[in-house]
Amino acid sequence: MLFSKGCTYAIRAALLVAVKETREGRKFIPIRELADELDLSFHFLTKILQVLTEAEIMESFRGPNGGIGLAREANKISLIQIISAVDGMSLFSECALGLPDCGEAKPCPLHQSWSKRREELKRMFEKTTLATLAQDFSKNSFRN
Amino acid sequence: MLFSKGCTYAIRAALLVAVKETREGRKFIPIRELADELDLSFHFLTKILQVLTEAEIMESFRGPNGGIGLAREANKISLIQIISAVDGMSLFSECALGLPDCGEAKPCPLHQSWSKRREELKRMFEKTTLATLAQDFSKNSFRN
DNA sequence: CGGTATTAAGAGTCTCTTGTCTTAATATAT
DNA sequence: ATATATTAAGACAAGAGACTCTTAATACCG
Ligand code: SF4
Ligand code: SF4
Repeated sequence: MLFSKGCTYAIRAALLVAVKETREGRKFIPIRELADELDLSFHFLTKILQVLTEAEIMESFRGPNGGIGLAREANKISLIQIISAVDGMSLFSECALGLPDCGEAKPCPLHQSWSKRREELKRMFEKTTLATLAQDFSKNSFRN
Repeated sequence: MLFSKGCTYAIRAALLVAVKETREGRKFIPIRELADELDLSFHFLTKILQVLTEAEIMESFRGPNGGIGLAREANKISLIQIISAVDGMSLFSECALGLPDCGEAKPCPLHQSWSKRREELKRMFEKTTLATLAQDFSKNSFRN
């Protein structure tokens, strides 16, 4: 799997928040509501979203009418920011084969091709924002 | 991580076998020898290589002068065959975001870009064979 | 035949990821 | 103040992946 479960959950939840914020004009969405609609464990999702608030991608508010919201506009939050916060960036720097002692200095025949594709993937996640995804994601695309 | 540990070990071991076969003209290489040179657990490597022999990518022979060897020429064994045998092909068919209910029929803005890169990656591993890699891999590139 | 080298098979262990549960902290409303 | 809604934090449990160990099967050699 390319990303951890937590990472894909984080992306789905952030996307739902983006959709709900614009569609319903609310500032904070309770995590329980997100978990219900995404059919995910509330507690697990809570923990993952704590990582996003820690990374200042989202912000949270406790108490009644509290919940979680985007820390900035949806078009300022790229997928790479979420991926980086949850899974780290090693996917985009490590080798697919995990070999040591090699790399730029002593590349195998795969190296150029691999690092190019890795870079393309990275750029794809950099330029895709929550706004990009939210624009045509209908509500029932979220459930498992 | 893109691949499981077992998968990268399988690739390294198969590559070492390819190198040793051509360089030293031996037909079977003992797994112990591979494990030592790659600094991997003998028993674990044994189990992984069993998957490759099961998949008819390698063939094994027991007893003295036994070991493991490629089941066909190194240029007939592509990385995708090894990857498919050990980790399966789900990486190349599943979505990066793991969303359901979507795909070709109802693609998100990521879909086209993602499936294109996924396809390129797959083609890269299809056309890269053990022979491709073996041609310029020096012996000390194998260790961790 | 008996000893040794080697892979095959499978049970067992350790560790990391994923998920659950409980308690604490904070905010609101009455 | 007290009750309630909500996130924060952390202990705990279940599962999967990674690794270890033991025993069996097979092949060779003397
Ligand atoms: S040279 Fe090959 S094995 Fe080494 S890091 Fe590059 S792609 Fe990976
Ligand atoms: S439409 Fe988007 S989320 Fe769905 S499978 Fe394609 S890339 Fe993944």
